[in-house]
Amino acid sequence: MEDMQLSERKRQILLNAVEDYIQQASPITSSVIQHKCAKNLSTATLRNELNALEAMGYLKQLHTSGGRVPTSKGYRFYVDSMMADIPLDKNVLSEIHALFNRRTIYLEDMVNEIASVISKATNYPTVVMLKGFEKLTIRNIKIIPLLTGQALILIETNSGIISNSMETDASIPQQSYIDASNLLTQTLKDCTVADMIKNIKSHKDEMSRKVEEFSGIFDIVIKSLTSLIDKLSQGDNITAKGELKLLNNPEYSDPESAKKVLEVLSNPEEIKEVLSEDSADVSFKIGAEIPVEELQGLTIAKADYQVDGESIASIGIIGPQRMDYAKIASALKFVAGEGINLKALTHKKEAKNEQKQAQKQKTRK
Amino acid sequence: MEDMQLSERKRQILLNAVEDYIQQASPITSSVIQHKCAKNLSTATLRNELNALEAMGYLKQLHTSGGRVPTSKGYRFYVDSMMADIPLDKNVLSEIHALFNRRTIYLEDMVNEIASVISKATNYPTVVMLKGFEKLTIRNIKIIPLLTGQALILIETNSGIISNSMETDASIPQQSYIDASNLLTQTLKDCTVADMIKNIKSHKDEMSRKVEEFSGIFDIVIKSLTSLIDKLSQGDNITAKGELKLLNNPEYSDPESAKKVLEVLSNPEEIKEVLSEDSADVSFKIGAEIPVEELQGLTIAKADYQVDGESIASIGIIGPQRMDYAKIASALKFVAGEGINLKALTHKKEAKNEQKQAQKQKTRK
DNA sequence: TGTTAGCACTCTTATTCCTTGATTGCCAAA
DNA sequence: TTTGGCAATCAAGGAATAAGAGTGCTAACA
Repeated sequence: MEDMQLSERKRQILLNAVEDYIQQASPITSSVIQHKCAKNLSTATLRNELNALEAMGYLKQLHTSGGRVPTSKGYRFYVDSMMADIPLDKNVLSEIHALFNRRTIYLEDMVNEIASVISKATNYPTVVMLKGFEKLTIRNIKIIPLLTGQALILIETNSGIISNSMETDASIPQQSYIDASNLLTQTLKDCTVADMIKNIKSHKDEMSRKVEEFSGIFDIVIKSLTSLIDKLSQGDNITAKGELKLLNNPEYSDPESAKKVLEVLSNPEEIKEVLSEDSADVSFKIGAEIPVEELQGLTIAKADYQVDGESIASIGIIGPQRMDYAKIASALKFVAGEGINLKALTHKKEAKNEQKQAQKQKTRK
Repeated sequence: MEDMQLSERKRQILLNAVEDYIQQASPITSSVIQHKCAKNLSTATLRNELNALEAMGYLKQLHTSGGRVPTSKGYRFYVDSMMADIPLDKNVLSEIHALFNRRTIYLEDMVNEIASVISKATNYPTVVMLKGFEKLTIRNIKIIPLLTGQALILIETNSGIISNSMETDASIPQQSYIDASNLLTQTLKDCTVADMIKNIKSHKDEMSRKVEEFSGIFDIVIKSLTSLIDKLSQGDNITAKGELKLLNNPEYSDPESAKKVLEVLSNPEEIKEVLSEDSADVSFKIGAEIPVEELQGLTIAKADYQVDGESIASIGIIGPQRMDYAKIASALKFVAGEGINLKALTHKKEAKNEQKQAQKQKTRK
């Protein structure tokens, strides 16, 4: 009974019901459906249909006389049917594009920047987690001595700069830093961050012979880079932005219910698990699909930010199950680098092409 | 009548009343005072006293029969009397000290770091604004060419590094960057960030002659540094952390009232004015003293973060008027660099000295 | 003159009861 | 299969009531 195929009419009713609830946040009644998409049917008929959908687990009643509300299964059905043909929301896309001008060239700042942009564009709290940074390829390494006795290591990768400080020794001559930088660049060029330390170690003796005066520098470098990688892979690399936007949703007008969720958001460790899962495209975790108890009532939308085909960061948008799936899918598609649309929006010259393509897509429907 | 001197008994009653209200968040009644600090007086007597304090404007009644609550004037009295002898809260101090290990050497990240630390330690939303960065003195300048065609300018100051990227030209030889860096350092050493651009301009021709091959580099440098200073002085340099902690206070259990304030916090431009004011030590703006309408019901505590005697950043802690003034004053004193305690906590060897000093202070009372 | 006991008064808060209105479920007829 | 009709259900809101906490005032007391 549960899994029997829905009739086209039931399908339409269910999709409209969920859509209406997402927009209005008030329970779906037979007459709402009638006005929205079934003017030629009576409310009694629709009541029968709603009753059937309830029996199948797509809807549920909060009170005997209070209309119905989608279940997680109902949302899931809606999302799956929508994802087959995501209606890209032009407004959201151009808003993101306007905001997304990567002012920073530091990889670590990127996490904040993406989170801010997505949160602003979607109006939902957004969590971004740096991951897969080990897959970045190294282009150039510079060690820059500072006057404080420290030095800065800058690693230029194919997506931004990673930097860390290291303790040094005032007696080290400038030339040693330059030698070491050049040797490191030669050795590590085009290898991944993951292999970085291994490669330094295996070439350490060879490199040390070539460094003028202070050959112990590579030990310090290894120490600093180890701590850098620790820092990047642990905790510090996850940020939430726009947490307060959760309060815009009527389901969280009660501060107590909001607080539980905000608690999790302010310490996003628990979401890591959800964001860590690999998923090529935009995906949704709805209600019970989320393995965190405090977030059962929510939906987490997720996508990966890609550079050269590798996932560099995971982006999660968090909201009530009754969230604006279309808008969010649009936003995530953008950042996940959906080829055509990203490029089209990036180069204004191609804007017209893009419109043509969009029209083609429409006609294809 | 209003400004007449308070009797010692009235003073005690008022201070205890405010303190109790800060802790309990429920209106002060005659019997509460009796239990707290006047076991030998009857409630009727205390009612007379409370009545008098109300007439003087220190307290007010919300309802005829609901106990009394401090007015802004009442809080002001409490704070002024407390600030004369700030009871440093050891727990808060050691917590801040544990958190405050300035991992970053970038000036701009410092703003975030301080805000996080203070907010965590005090449990109130904290806003930090970078200011007076122009007074930092320059120690060293490095231009670092990147493979992307950009270059990074690093300015080492007496308090951290400021950096910005600049567009360059792939044809520029390495040596030009080194020459330019050295010349800039020679020219700008020990001058302030404020004078930086002026000094570059006045030495530009002279420096240009000394740079191998590509002498136009200083025009690019000037352009980049101008935009850097713009960035630092405009908007971007103010951050709020721990906004959600506002919800911990019962006065904001109603989400509507909380929202107004959170709105301001999420876009802290309006607080700039408050934070901009110079104030040597820890200061408080209570209620109507705040020139922002949405924040009338609140208190903003403020202090400056000092480096070499100059105010580099302003720190504001925001909470209801009924906030924990002692804890907050402690925290701000720490960051504002109250000599003894800062150093004492920094060097564990001196911990014993500090205890002795604390005892001396006690005996002085 | 300052302090206290006593008592009436005020006002909030919680509880209860009632009404209203929206919505459903079901049944019988089309 | 659809529909009209009708009773049943329940949330939301309002009015009335009761309970409780605290004050103000007055008169007596030290």
